[in-house]
Amino acid sequence: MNELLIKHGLKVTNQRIQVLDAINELSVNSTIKNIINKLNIDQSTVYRTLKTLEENNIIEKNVIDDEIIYIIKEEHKHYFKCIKCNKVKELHTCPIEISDELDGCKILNHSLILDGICDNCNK
Amino acid sequence: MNELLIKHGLKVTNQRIQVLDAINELSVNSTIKNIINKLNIDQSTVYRTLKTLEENNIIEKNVIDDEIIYIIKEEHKHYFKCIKCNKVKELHTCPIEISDELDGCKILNHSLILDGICDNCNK
DNA sequence: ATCCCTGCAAATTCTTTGCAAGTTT
DNA sequence: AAACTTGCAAAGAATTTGCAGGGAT
Repeated sequence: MNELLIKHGLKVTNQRIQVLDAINELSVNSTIKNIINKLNIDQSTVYRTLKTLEENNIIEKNVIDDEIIYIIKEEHKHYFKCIKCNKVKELHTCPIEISDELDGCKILNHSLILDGICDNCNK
Repeated sequence: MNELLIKHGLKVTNQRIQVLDAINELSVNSTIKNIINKLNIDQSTVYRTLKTLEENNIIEKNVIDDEIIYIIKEEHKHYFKCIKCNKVKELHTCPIEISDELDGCKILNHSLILDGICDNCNK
């Protein structure tokens, strides 16, 4: 995680590394509440750290199951949410292909969330 | 908008219609703040209305430009955000095709946000 | 040595709740 | 008439801020 911080010109501090690690480990459950609870860091530092990381485009918010979570942008993850059991899965392969141009706009990145019925509920 | 409410078994009140209309009109700027400011409705009513609409799957949260906005689910809109000028465009055509099954999961819906460089900044 | 980051406590802002009155079906 | 919704005011949670001390480069 250090390289991520260095690359963006941010100081490498213990707290920042911890926050990034927590986001990674919590995966689809990386709400602010969960991040704060998981770590032994002052709340205001967590808020400030998230803001800094977000402003530097290292992380971004995402809405999963009507909740706001944080994800690390580089990881390029996608999610599937079952509307029956409400479970959320992380997809490790990107299921779509997008042309890199659209209406004259160059597409660099995308964020995708799928909804549907999971294999378990589908039986 | 009335049919939307009726379809979900909710009472059709003036306040609910106003909130739905506001979400539509504000488009990518439909943050809670903007919805409250736009309307002459008590804040707590707006909060309660958004919650009710969300629980009934009529609207959902989305993150655009690090801000949380609401969108009407039925409209199935997608967004493009320029990382240079930060402008957000609403796309009226869906640029992707997804197979309706994935790992045994039935895909019913998807939410997509694109990032890149817009036609203007691309010159 | 400088500049940035953190923890603490307090201030501010955002969101939820109880209740009486008003609406919808 | 019954059941639900709204506005108001007040309570409760979440987020931000100032400042002094600590840490990174």
